[in-house]
Amino acid sequence: MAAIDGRDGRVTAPGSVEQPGSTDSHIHNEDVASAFDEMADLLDIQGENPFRIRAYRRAAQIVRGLPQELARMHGTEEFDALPGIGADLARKIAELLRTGRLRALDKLRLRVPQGVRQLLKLPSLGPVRVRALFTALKIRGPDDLRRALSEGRVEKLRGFGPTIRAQLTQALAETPQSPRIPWSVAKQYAEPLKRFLESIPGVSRVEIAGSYRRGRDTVGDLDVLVCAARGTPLIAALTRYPELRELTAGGETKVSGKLRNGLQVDIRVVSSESFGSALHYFTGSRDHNIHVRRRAQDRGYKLSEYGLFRGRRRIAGATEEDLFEALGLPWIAPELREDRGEIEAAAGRRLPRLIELKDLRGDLHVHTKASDGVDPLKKMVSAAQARGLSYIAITDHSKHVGVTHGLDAERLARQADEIDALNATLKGFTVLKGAEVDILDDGKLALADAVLRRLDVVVIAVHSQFGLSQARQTERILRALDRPNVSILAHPFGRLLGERAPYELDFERVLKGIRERGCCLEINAQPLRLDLDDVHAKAARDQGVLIAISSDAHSADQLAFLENGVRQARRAWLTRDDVLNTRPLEALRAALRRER
DNA sequence: GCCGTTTTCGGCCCGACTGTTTTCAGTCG
Repeated sequence: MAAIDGRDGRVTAPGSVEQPGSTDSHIHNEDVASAFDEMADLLDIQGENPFRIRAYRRAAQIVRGLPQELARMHGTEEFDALPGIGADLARKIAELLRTGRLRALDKLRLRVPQGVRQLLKLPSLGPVRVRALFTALKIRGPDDLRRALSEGRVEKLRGFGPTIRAQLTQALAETPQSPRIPWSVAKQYAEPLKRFLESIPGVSRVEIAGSYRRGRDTVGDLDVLVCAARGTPLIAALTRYPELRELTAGGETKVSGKLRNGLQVDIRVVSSESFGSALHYFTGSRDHNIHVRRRAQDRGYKLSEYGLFRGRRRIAGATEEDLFEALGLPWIAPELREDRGEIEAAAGRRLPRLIELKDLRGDLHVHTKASDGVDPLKKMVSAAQARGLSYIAITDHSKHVGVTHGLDAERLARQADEIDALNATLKGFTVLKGAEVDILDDGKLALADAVLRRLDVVVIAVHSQFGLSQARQTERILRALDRPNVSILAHPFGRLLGERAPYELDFERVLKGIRERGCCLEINAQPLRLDLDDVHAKAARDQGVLIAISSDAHSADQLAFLENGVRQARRAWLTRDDVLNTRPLEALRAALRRER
């Protein structure tokens, strides 16, 4: 996801800034995280101390999850208190913020060519095999590897049997993944760009439209709408925007360019009387627009980005509201504009009242440092209180997944005691006892029914064996759902945006199974998960299955991820009533109680 | 490289799985 561009030693994550000689480096959290990830990869390929490597990876993860910019945090107590960032990494962050580069990384890059790192992304290739390819065969990237494979040189290497060679050949033949970036990454570039444009004299309004405004999980480019007085020197101003790599087109009303990370930016300048129709037009989606335009045509209008016209007379277009109204429709939330029935629903006054962040009363999937989180129970609780929630479920991992330092029955019981004691001291807030229990290969759970009985919320999830056939994966999950006490199936597809495809699942059957058993599905709000996706979440809603919007927070700051989940839920047409954790505590408990 | 009401040094997560082996290394989560 995060690309490092060029070999000039500067650190540039997607869309970041390079400003040679500048003291104001505009380094984003993602830049720092990418630099640490690259450090980890390069150290890994060199066979360095695994704990040192892990420290870099952990730091990257922590930085990536921060809700505010390091540049603003640096020097504060909050910064000093960041877990996983010790004296050395704090120094490195300071160096990055100050200079935009990291000397330690520069040194490593001299020893390992850029392409070698890319090899780590291929299946079955970890640091050891990559090192073997690099040192024994002088393979410096995917192209070298492709050649070596076809020439039969790889088979001489230890650890590269026929299966792995076939896997590699296939992976190298596949087209590179689409350049869409996760919404949360796009936000890091969209919001500063918006602020920059707003600061230009003569500009009265700026909106980021497109799939960003629709809240899609990934964003392909930024469509920006600028309302400005005639003659505003927009292009001149833009050439001073440090994040812009190049301008590819620049006219009176349209400016296109690319950011440092290659992200395409299209800026349109419109007048205020056209702003609404332009906003609608550039928000899309394309299918939605076609449908609305057809509706306009049926009524004898012509709809374009400049407005709604009858003949040459403008009927509407200053705002989206008046545009919709002129077409006999209530305003449709951008998240719904996919032509998935929203226009018909609007015409019939059947649009859902979409859920909002403030509707959430709790979070039902939260980790602590007891497993793989970074913050202790009490800190998670006070953070949840500060967010105005009235309950959270502590759902640390069960023991099965090694990396998560999961809890066995004994530790889980101790945690439950701790929670009982804590609850006795809390007013107006409740900590629910829970666990994220692994679904084993055969559909059994990693904790016994008797152990789960004491819990308020049992979240179950697949963390292994992603490659099972659809039939076996589905059976496995259905079998797990048969266990009593199970409440929620977490991240049902196991996807990671840009990294891992969803596993094969007969969703219809899972949905039916969930409904029959009185269980719920999760929208996991981690920015790279967003799983369920909008389509499947809507399907669940349509079947009357309750959805939990869960942060899956691994630190106190990550409770903020709930916002991602709400955005996804809105795209799935979810109302407050469709979501489990909008319920007050007693209603929640009732909803969790399963008929058996 | 981080971290500490057991430690400022010596720990740091580890089991499952897969493919490649001839008893196990590497990857994955």
